[in-house]
Amino acid sequence: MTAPSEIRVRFCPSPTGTPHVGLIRTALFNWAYAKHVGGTFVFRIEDTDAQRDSEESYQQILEALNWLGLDWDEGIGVGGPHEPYRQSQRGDIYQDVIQKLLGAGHLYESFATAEEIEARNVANGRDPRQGYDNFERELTDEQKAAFRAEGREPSLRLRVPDTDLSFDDLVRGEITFKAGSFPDFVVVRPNGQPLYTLVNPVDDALMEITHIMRGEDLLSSTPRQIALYHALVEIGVAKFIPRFGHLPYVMGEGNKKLSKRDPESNLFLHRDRGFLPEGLLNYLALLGWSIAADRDVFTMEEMCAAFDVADVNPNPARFDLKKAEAINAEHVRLLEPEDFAGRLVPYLQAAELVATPATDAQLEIVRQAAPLVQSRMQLLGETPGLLGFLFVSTDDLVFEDDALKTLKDGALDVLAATAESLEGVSEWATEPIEAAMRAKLIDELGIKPRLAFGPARVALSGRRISPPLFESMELLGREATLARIQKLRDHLSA
RNA sequence: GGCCCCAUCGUCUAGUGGCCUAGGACACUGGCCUUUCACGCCGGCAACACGGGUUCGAAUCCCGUUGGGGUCACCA
Repeated sequence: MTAPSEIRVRFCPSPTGTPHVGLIRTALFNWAYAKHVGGTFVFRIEDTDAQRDSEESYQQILEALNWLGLDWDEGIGVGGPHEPYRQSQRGDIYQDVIQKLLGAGHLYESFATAEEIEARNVANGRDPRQGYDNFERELTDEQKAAFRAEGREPSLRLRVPDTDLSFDDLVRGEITFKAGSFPDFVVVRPNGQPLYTLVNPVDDALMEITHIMRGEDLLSSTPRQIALYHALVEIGVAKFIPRFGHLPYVMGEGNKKLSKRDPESNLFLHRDRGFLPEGLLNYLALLGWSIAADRDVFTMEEMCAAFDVADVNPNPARFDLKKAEAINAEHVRLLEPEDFAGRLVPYLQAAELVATPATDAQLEIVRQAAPLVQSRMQLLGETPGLLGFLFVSTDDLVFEDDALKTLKDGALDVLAATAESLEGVSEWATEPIEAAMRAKLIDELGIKPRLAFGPARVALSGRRISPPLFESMELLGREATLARIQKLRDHLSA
């Protein structure tokens, strides 16, 4: 990471739903870039739409960033020189800016309703999709008074220059918009409430954000934001125009943007299924960026050291759950044993296999069992399935159908021999157990390993897939092991 | 429709004029290992959208075509 710099980036979500992976990817890139350049990462909330914003969503965003470990230097919760960081609390600031903009002639009153604008376009033979045609720019005082007499209140629009507008996008390079493709837009509602179109650039200006990295969906609104910036610079609210970088979309199935309705977009669903924060973040980083030609598993520290927005790939990326899970599995295996064991507990608790809080005995089992499953899971959510048998009583253990189906005709005899071999084990530990079973089943009876050990596996775990057999027996204990073998024998002969 | 963006294996990508008979990863697949499932190891399949230029030389630069996407709100 380089020395501290004056670079300031921000993440400014609108609390209108549960956190979306695309939103998180945007936060991640801003965060990593700030760390990379030694800049400042500002976190503010854009809650200017009382109709859609919710406190619950706000809390979820905080919870998400906290879970992921994406910390910020300035903003919500930590304060800073530009408080407050929730736009709903910055009304006075906006009113002041609006007055200045109005005074300098950058804003003008617009009384037309959406219906009237459309009707006007139709009447003029203009494609209604082209939107507003700036026809109220030069309304006379008489005309305004007449509208007011009708009881109408005006919205305020920004007077946008009638020229081409270019900027140098951080990920796409030079982009030019033709004059006329970005009409005068509304920045203040008739009731005086400012809109995102105004407050977003105003806050970025006031907070002196230098690099704006955001979703590609905002690309087409960039020229008009820059137009607003020019006005803000002129009235002294902005010191400079920031650089913009538009991050590629995160796509879902087919060719559509991953929507909020799509379960794969829900960050918390991934968490609940057992993604590690570091695994999910690593995968998200791969959507539009890569750390090296022959590597795709890395830590966030490594990412911060390497990340530059200039290296972001402009093409849209599809969210591939399979690959995300594979990356997560790599991180699962990278965890220190104690750390890994600790992360298993919440998933066992969610399945009600372990008490909350967990007992010491339960934690001890988790600690011992963890190494047996660390390389056999991709998601922590697989834990209950893999280790559940260690936390249920023999009576409650159920033999699953697909497990039972693996049993061949000789299973009953094999179980009898297994029980017999186990009776003679003096020290109940993995090695002696394996030695005893091998001596009896493989050497003496000549049974193939697969057939010899399969029945015991089903007996102990009730499942087709389980942690290594002998280790599992040791953990379960002699009594439970023998009781389960007997239970399966009873079940099979019934 | 106007405007804007994008275009390398099925997917994510490496590639910034010669190192490319295009590299890695996921997925798929053959094999080894093996008490199940995994892990690990070895191998395979598979791409520069198309057409013109520029150049001694193009996946890389330019133009066009086609295809995809986004955006045109008193949402953010």
